[in-house]
Amino acid sequence: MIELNNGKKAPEKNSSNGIFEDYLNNVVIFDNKEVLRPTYTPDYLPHRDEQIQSVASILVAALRGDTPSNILIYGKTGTGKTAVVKYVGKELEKTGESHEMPCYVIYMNCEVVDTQYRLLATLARHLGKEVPMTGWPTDQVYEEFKNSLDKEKRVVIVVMDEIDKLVRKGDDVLYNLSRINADLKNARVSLIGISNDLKFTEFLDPRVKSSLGEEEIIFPPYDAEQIHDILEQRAKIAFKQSALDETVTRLCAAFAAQEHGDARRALDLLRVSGEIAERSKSSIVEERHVRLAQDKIEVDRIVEVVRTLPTQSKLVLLSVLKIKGRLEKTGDNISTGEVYTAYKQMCNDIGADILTQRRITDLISELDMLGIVNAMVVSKGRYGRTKAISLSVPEDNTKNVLMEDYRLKPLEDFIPIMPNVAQSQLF
DNA sequence: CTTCCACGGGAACACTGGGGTG
DNA sequence: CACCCCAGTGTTCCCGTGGAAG
Repeated sequence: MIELNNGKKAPEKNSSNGIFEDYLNNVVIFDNKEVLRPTYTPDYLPHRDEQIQSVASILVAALRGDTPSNILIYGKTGTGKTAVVKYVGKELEKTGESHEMPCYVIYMNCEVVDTQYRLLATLARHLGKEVPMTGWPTDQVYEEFKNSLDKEKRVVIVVMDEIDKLVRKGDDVLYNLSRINADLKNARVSLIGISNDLKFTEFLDPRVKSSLGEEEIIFPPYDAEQIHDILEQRAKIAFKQSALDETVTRLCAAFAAQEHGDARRALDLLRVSGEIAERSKSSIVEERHVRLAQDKIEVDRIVEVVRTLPTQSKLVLLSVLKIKGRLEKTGDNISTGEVYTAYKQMCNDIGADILTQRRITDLISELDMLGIVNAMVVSKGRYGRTKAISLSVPEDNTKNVLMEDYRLKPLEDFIPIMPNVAQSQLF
């Protein structure tokens, strides 16, 4: 322990047991909380046998030394796509070892690895190549990867999770990867793309589209019954015996089923419910905890999103809030022009750079995507076209989070000047 | 039919953080 | 060391366009 106050002895007025003892003596609800986290891959995936079989039946070609067809996997979030692919991949590598047919599965999340360069660099690094984070020309990285890949006879399965995120930034990599086999003498590559977006192939180069989608597998959402099974299976490991009220898993499943059958959400809900119960010193998780958890998850999400917004976006959001404050009675939607004038004033006040209106349009659209505001383009006839913006998160809450940012602090009491409104109200 | 305001696509640019070469 | 190359990102500039009120 580090002594912080110059040798002066800290007064021991906290309970004689120390601050943690109290908590340790609390009723424990969890046995193993890890199994409720999204990162955990269980050994058995209920209600996904069919999909596992499909993937396996395609990948089995690898064990015979052939190149498996490329696969595209579709399905909404939390339908077990990633879990299934990882599971089958693990099995494939294991079986490959015992059959002396080396198979490697390289898993990548394209939300993180979202550019050509980074994708190729990650692949090369998986093969033990040193590639700098930046600096090289892309084709050099490609060559590196190709050469080290081709050194021995093997089949490499490249899994690209959230592949739709990658496609938006140009599909050159996918084109190159899908043709790489023509350049290889020993090794073989096959691709698995995982997408949340059913329509993402529309933006794809037709050549890539046909090669990538040789096989397509669709993961339907779970229904409430199936989610319930999943929860039961994990809850058995996660919770102490009889710590769960019978209705709890049912309720979690029902909530998640409403949201397009997202199992990940259901597990989150169950875990947070447990945590809330634990904190409120209840020995069992009850229905009310689930309802509390439902709210908490949503609030946490928003707070986190708003907090991590770039300053410029925060300014835009604050403009919306400020104008909303002034329009309270009318409850009108806000237009881009209004936001932009308020935004400019605030930038001046705190000495921030002023971005162009074009850029602000984009920032507003981003806020819309994040679900913080709602922006709809409307045509107001003679008075032109604009976005009708309204807030879709609690006002006070959001404001507090924004004010945590020291750069925005001086704007706490800022009042936007709105010529059209102010004048008509004054006279 | 005109008019108006901002939407939103696309090109161009600036800047960053990292190469490699002479 | 100076210098130029490269990918990636955020931004500005330019501009054609939508669509209902007037």
